[in-house]
Amino acid sequence: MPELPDAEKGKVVTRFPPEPNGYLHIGHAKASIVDYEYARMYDGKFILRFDDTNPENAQFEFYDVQKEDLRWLGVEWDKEYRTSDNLEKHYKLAEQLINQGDAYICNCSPDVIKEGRFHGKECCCRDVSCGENIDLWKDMILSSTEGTVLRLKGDMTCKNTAMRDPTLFRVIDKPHPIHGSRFRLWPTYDFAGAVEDSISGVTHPFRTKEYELRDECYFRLLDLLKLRKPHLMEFARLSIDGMPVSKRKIKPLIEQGLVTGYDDIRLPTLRGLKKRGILPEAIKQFVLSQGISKVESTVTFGIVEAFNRKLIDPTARRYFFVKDPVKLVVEGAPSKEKSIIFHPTDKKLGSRTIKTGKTFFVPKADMEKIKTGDVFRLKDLFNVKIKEKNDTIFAEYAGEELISESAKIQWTTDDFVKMKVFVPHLLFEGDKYNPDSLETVQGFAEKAVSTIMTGEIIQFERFGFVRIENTDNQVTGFFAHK
RNA sequence: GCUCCCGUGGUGUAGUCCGGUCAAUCAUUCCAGCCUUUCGAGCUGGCUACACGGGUUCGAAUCCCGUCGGGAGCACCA
Repeated sequence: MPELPDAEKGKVVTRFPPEPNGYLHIGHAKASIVDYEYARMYDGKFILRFDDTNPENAQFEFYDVQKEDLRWLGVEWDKEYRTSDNLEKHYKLAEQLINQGDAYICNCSPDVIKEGRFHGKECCCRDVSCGENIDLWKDMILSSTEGTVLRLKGDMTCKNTAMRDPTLFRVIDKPHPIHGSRFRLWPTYDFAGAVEDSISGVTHPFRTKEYELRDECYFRLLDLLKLRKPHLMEFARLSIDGMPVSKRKIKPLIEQGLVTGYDDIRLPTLRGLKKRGILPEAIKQFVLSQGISKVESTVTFGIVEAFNRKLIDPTARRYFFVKDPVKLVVEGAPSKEKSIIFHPTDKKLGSRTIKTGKTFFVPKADMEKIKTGDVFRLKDLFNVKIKEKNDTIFAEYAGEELISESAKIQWTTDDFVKMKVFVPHLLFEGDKYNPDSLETVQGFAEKAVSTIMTGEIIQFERFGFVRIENTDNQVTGFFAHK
């Protein structure tokens, strides 16, 4: 990561400010990892701040859910707090603004405000005196009539529309998950974000590029409040080809039943990625490889897969899984108790023993390519020569000698476990939902697969890496990648 | 419509602030070869890029202007 401007060892403070309203996704991972890594790089501090200033959005369960997600990612915070706990401070600062004549109460309807902004016209609420505004403000805190807002006295003719008297506070008469009905007046993002970054000591806050126009407002507010100004920075939002990386796009998919939930393996949510067998370390490497530039780009998920593959390949045990199994009977096959190692290079990963007889199952797709008379090898076992191809394939034993150019095909005996593997594909092709995005592959796995612990990531040879979910005699796999 | 941001190989990124050492990084993809009892991993080699036009300068990916292309904002959501 590039150096931070005006950064001193031991003095950098960063922050990750999620709104507790959903599960974290890879976009959050990018933000939190960048914040966290910069804090570490400079021996600084990293703050987790819940931006829960909208009781309509904040939900009790998600404070903990998001912390769990972050812990899984390996992000550790030095301090944690909620913006909502500082509400009274925000009220004081707002009052200061009103007293200085820099903010005013506005009773206009949202439509009128919008109109005024669009045409650069001030409204009559702007001319009310400070004294009157203070009275109105106090009323607003106590009796909170919905529809009344506090606005910054900005510049209604400013080219930057974010400066045309943005709303600073508004009434939301809904119970808050933490504070119940104690407050009804809540700061907007513009106010709360700037104030919190400053008073919590953050030196280098990051946000995504779409907030760029708000920088001016951010600094204006801090100027007027005579608060310290952090070194605000923006980077491009992460986008992945065929995957929705935002709460806005993910939520409707769940509501419409187009995905199975927040942990659907087609989704780039942290829970989805975990279920699929993507390691937190792979997410971290991926995110850091993207950097913090402002260039908008669409990455293929293949990059994440590549990082993940490098991480899991050395430790993933190899097993046999036969997709669309076809029965193979081998005449003259010697009965064996064959010990087969779990990993081609790392012997420490051990081995399993498989008892073989004359009956095997092999993948249909492989058998379609093989003709009568051909010789192939049951991988790690022996060679076999095809005699007759029907629904069942008949073959004869063809020796132990390794023939380098013959195909090596995975197999199971008749002592197998039935299993289902869910294979994720791109959720979207262009803008269109892909109805075939979740493929179910059925097949037989060797018996040992039934004893694998839930959560272990293995490789089915010639098939791909799979995370196993093993519950109550039901063996399921989630395909990570090739 | 207005405003702002962005534009380096097939993809993604480093380099742009402070012009020369940058035809130039790293990763991934693809292709070829080696290795391998997996279509996995590893190893070797290869392809291909500074959006376009003009200006400033001895010299521009880097600074300025314009064109084109992409994205975002114009909320009482963060």
